[in-house]
Amino acid sequence: MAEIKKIKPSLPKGTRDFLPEEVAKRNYIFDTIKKVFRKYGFQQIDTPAFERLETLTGKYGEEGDRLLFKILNSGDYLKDAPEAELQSKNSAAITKHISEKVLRYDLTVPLARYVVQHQSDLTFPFKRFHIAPVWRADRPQKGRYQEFYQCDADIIGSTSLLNEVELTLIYAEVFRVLGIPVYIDLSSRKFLYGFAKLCGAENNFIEFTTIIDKEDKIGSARVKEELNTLTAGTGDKYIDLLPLMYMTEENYEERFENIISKFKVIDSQDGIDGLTEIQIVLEAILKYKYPSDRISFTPTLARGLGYYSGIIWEVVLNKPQILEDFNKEIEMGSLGGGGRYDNLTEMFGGRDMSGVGISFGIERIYDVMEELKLFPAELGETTKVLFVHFDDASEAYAFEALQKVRAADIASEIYPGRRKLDKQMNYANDKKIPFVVVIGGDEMASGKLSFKNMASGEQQKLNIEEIIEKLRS
RNA sequence: GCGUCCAUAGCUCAGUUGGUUAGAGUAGUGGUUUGUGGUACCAUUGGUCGAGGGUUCGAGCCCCUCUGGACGCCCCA
Repeated sequence: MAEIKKIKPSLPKGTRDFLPEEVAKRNYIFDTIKKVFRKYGFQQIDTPAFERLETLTGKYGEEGDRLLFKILNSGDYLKDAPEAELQSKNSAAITKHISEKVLRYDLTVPLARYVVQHQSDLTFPFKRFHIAPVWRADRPQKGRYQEFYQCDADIIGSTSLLNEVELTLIYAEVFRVLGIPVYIDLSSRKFLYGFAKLCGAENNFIEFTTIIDKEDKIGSARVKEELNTLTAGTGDKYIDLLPLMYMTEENYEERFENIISKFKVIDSQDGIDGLTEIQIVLEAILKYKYPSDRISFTPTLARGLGYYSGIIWEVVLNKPQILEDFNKEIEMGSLGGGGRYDNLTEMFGGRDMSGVGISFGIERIYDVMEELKLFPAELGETTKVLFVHFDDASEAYAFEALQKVRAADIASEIYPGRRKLDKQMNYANDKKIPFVVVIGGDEMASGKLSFKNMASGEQQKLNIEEIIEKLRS
């Protein structure tokens, strides 16, 4: 074997390995979400981990382009790059010559590509879900990684607001099943556009939304300040309206009328439409009265990627509820987000198809569930019973018995090879195997095997059929 | 992309104003008379002190660069 330089085992920045127990817990979350998705009529799809460079660039804004992981071309990739650009050291210009593939940044843009490409094979409205890793060259932070999973459900080709209602119900149901108290913030890009117009900032809409969105973080005084700068003094007086727009179950009717009247004054159809949509969805949801899930129209929620054009969601922890139920305070960013996007398929030459979708932040959900101890205890268990033995004869005997247990569809294993009994018991212990069958000379002679319950330590002599019966119950 | 702090055994950490062969707990392995784990006791493996360079008679400790981590900012799940 060739000489290999020994290196310390380590992972690339922002990535992580998962131990068996962690995978079991992650699968529990995935399975819960999948089950709900399927119940609402969504079908799973998959797409490649990487896409063509031009498929993804420009879809997430300038910031997004910077965060795309580029894959270096194979072969002598510098050969065809123009000498002048190589000399210029302009990374952005050189990129398109040396890289034509990028790792996917989210699941929504690949979906748009997918829908346009396969439109003749799909049934519309197309309801799909997609659970897969995505990659972002972002600086890792709490609950933020460079490789992470997204769980998305989207509906393409239907403008009905019933879709928004259904997706909100999915959010509520998933978090209720997982046991996480959440708060669902609802907002609307159309409404925000109307509000931007009110503030005289319709030409700086993106900047406007970023400022509004920071309200909970930097406070309304600083928002006023920044808005003042952005609108050259015309917009800051409207910021006081924002808290008045916040609509919950108790107050939405009169507040709704109040805001609509303001939009009518400035003749903002977007504002009126946006708000009307919010009201329709909010009313439909409130009819169901999901007790553990609070929801409101939160006008300061503005974030979302550039492509959102209608209603947008964000799911955050319901901190007061968590304090009450678990006596704990947790700091965590949003657990999910989504929205309606009207123009995504156009970019790929498709006919105009509106889409709306939601996404679950699995990594953060995991951290929160770990913190609140919400995972079921039995997730760690895999093997139900372990056969241990003393010598070749008892090993062979145990192996025979093992086949009968497996025939009964019970997860079981035999300790491989000769080892002292306490070591074999230890193996069962470490793997959280709840039952052990000990087989030695006595057991082989009588056919009565020693069946041990690892939790209680209690042990009894049973034949293999009786053991299978016990394991089944 | 910017800022602050950090990096010693698989893991959690000690390591005195720079001074001999770098320590503990835990995990691992072996054992406590050879058929019973999760508790106890004994023994023992394991570290080019994140990597590279520099200052010094001498560096785990001081300086620089890189890599990785934690937490902010931007942005986002």
